Amino acid sequence: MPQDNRTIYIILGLLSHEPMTGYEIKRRVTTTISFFWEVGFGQIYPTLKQLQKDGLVTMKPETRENRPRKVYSITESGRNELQNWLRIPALRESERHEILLKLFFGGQISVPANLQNIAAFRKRSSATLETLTAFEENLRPITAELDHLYYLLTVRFGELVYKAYLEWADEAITTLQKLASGEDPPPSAEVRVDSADLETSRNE
Amino acid sequence: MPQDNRTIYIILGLLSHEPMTGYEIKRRVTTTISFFWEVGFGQIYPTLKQLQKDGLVTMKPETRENRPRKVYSITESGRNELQNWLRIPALRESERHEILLKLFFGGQISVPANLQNIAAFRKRSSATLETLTAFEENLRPITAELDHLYYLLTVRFGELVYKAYLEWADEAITTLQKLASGEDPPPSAEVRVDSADLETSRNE
DNA sequence: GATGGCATGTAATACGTTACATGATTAC
DNA sequence: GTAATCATGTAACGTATTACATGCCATC
Repeated sequence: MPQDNRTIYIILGLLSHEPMTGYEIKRRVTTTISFFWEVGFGQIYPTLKQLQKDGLVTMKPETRENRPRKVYSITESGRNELQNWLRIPALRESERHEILLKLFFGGQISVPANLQNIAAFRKRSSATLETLTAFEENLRPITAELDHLYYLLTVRFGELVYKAYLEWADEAITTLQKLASGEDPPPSAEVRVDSADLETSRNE
Repeated sequence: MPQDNRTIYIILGLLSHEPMTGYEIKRRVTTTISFFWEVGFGQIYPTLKQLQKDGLVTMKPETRENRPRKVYSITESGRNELQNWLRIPALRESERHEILLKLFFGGQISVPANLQNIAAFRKRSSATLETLTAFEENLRPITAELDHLYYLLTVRFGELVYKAYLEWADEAITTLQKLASGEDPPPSAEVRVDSADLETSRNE
C-alpha cells in the first residue's frame, strides 16, 4: 500500500537485524544512515504503530529495570515486504543542495558574500568527511560479516562524495577569488574578513 | 515569515533575472536547477499567489497572440527578501539516497540483486553526467556574464559529484563481484543476467 | 540538584507530489 | 487529425518537521 514512504523500510530494515525499541531505532538511524537519510521521532513512533496494525512488526512490552519499553520485532510478512522493496532498483536521487541554490542566484549579492557561503559549506563538508573516515577505519577490519560490508559500502559512498564536495569548494573558491581580485579595487574590509574565514575553514 | 520554504526563493531568484510566467519558471527550473532542486507546478502557482499577496512580486496579465498569461515581476521588497536569504549560509545538505538505503540492508537479498541495483544507479548517474558535461561546454564560453559563471559553478558541482557516483559504483561492483565469485558455485543463470546488465551500463 | 540519556508519544503545521481539469495554439 | 507545447490552476493526499509534553534513572 505504501508507495513513497521510506521510513517504513528503514524501520523494517533495522528490525531485520534485531528487535529493538523506537528509541533505539532513532539512535541507529542517527549513528549509521543519517548522513544519507534522516528520520525523526515524529515519524518513527506513528510508523511503528502503523506497521504493527499492518502485521509487519510485532510489539512486546518490557519492564527492564523498572523502565517500561516496547520492543518491536519484524514478522515474516514484514521481511517479505522489505525484500520486495529491496529488489526494486531506486528510481532517482533526491538531492537538495541549498548551497547551489544560493550560488545559482549569487549575482544578487557580492562575490565575497558568495565566498563566505562556500567556505561555510566547505567547513561543514570537511567535518562530515572526517566522521566518515573514522567510520571506515572501524568498519574495514570487520567486513567478514556481510551486514558490515554493506554498511562500509555506504560509508565509502559518503567519503567519495564528500571528497568531491571539498574538491568543488576549492575550485569554486579559486574561481571567485580570481574574479574578486581582478575586479575589485584594493582589498576592502569585507574582503579581509572573508579571507580569514577561508583560512580557518581550510586548515581544520 | 517563511522559514524553510525554498520554493519562494527559487521563484524570487528566477524573477530577479527577468519577469516571467509560472509556466516559464517551471521550465527554467527543469532546464537549469532541477538536478539539485526540483519544483512542480503544484508548488509554483500557489506560491506565486502567496508572494503576490505578500508584495514580493507583482502580476501583469497579458494577452499575447490571443493566449492569456500572467507575467510576474519581482518587487524591491522581494529583491531584499531574496538578498537577505542569499547572505545566510546554508545549514546542511538534504540528501536522500535510496540506493544507499537499499544497499545498507543488502544482506536481506542476494549479492547479484544488490549488484543489479548498483548497476541501475550507475546507468542513471552516467546519463546525468553526460547532460551536465554538455551544459558545461555550452556555459564555458559565456562566463563573462556573472550569472552564467554562477550557473557554471553549480554545473561543476554536479559533474564532480556524479563522477564520484560513478567511481563509487565501480568500486562497489568490484567489491561485490569478488564476494560473489568467491562464495558462489559456478555462475548461475541469475549471475549471467547481472553481468550482461553491468556490461551494457558500463559501456554507454 | 542538575544535566543528560532512555523512553514514548501527540499535535500542529508546513511542505511536496500526484492526479485531475481545462483549453488554446503550433507543428507534424 | 493528433501530438506537443503553452498556460493556469485545484484538491487530495502523503510525508516530514517542529514543538510540546511527560517521566524515570544515572551520573556529576
